[in-house]
Amino acid sequence: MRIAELSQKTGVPVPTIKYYLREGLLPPGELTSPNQARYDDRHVQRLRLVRVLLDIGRLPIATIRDLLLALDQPDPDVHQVLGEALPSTLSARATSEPGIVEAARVRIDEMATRRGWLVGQKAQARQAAAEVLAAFEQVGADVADLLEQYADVAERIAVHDLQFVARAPDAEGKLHAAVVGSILGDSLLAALRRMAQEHESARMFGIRGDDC
Amino acid sequence: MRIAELSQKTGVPVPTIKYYLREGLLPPGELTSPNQARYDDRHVQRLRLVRVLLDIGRLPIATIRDLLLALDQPDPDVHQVLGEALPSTLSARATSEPGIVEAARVRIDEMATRRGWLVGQKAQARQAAAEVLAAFEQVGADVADLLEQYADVAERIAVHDLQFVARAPDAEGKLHAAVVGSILGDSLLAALRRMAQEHESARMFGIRGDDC
DNA sequence: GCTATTGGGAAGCTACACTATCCATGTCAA
DNA sequence: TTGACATGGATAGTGTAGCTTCCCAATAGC
Repeated sequence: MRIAELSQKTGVPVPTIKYYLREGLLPPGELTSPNQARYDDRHVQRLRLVRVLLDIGRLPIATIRDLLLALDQPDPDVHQVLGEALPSTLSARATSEPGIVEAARVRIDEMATRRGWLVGQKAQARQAAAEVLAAFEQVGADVADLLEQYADVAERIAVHDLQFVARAPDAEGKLHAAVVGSILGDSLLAALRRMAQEHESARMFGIRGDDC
Repeated sequence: MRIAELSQKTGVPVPTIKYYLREGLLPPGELTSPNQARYDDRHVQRLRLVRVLLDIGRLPIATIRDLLLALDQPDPDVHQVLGEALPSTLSARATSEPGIVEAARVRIDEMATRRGWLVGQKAQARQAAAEVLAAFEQVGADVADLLEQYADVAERIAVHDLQFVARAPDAEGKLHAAVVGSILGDSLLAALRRMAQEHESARMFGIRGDDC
């Protein structure tokens, strides 16, 4: 298929596809002549993945490029991607003073050790967790209980997530599932959490039966 | 205190504070003369909250303004804010075709009904969940199991979240806790989930004992 | 042959979150 | 009192990200 059909199948405008090609988010099509290229279903799939990571995952273009690069490695290591490529999707500008973040980092590390979590010391998720913990403290919230409860819950989710990854037949599919499951999973979990919060809130603060 | 001290206490540059004042993210200081204003600790708190919602929550300025407006209502309704103001923090550009999203919405609604969740039909979290579900399908993932597992987990988290909210003594504090807990909670949960995923992945795919 | 489309690249656009500059007024140490 | 510096308020400018427009020569398809 040519670029117009690729555009039509995915709903992505032709100039945007050209932009993604330039940015390396989409591999170039097979050139049949100096200015004619052919695209296939893998391009359709890849393009849909890019849009989903952009629109739902809100990942910057550069992060998506890195992620896809890891996905395209000839001998993919699922654990490697989970541990290194994916967490970069969490990075936030540090908002608190370094001292507070360092103290929070110690608490995160202590918690991980106590739980026996096999997580690399330089895993970005550790730092991300510490920064969020510091942010909680910045706004005067006591999260000692919440941290442990969330860690319990995270353990349970991770088991489901890895089952979801393991369900894929080959390494390539597992990687795809890991990326999609992690990024979109965050959003799905957040949305379901909001619904469950509203439900729980309705139970606690009095039920309104008008629109449920 | 004056603007320079406010800036020094929060680490936010003076021009940025002026910008926030203009945008209504920060209430104006008490004018002591036509061009002199006094700020207090509530401004410090509010400014820290704004930065945390920006840096960790990644909320756009306009959303933060709306959220703070809801926070400042004289007779705050915690349930109202949880159900209406907060979910707008989830909204994503629709990436899938309308038909797919509609089908996903039906599945979300059916799930909510089956679980007896007291959630408004027009709650934005329903639509957000449907859009993420549609995105999963766009990239060819089967999420039937995952949806139920995540919903289970969401129920558990929500109980903890509401306990966290209930711990605040007054209505104002509860609202603050609801906003902070929801927005920062998403990020904390995501970071802990990445750590737990890496741990679970290490267990499944073979342990590397080198850096844990 | 003729029109529309293609791949490719450069420049322009829009939105957002600041940041810089200006100015009249005010503070405060010397 | 005086003079350097800070302040509130306003307007304009900056940088980045993600497109979008415009252009070109080459080609497809009628």
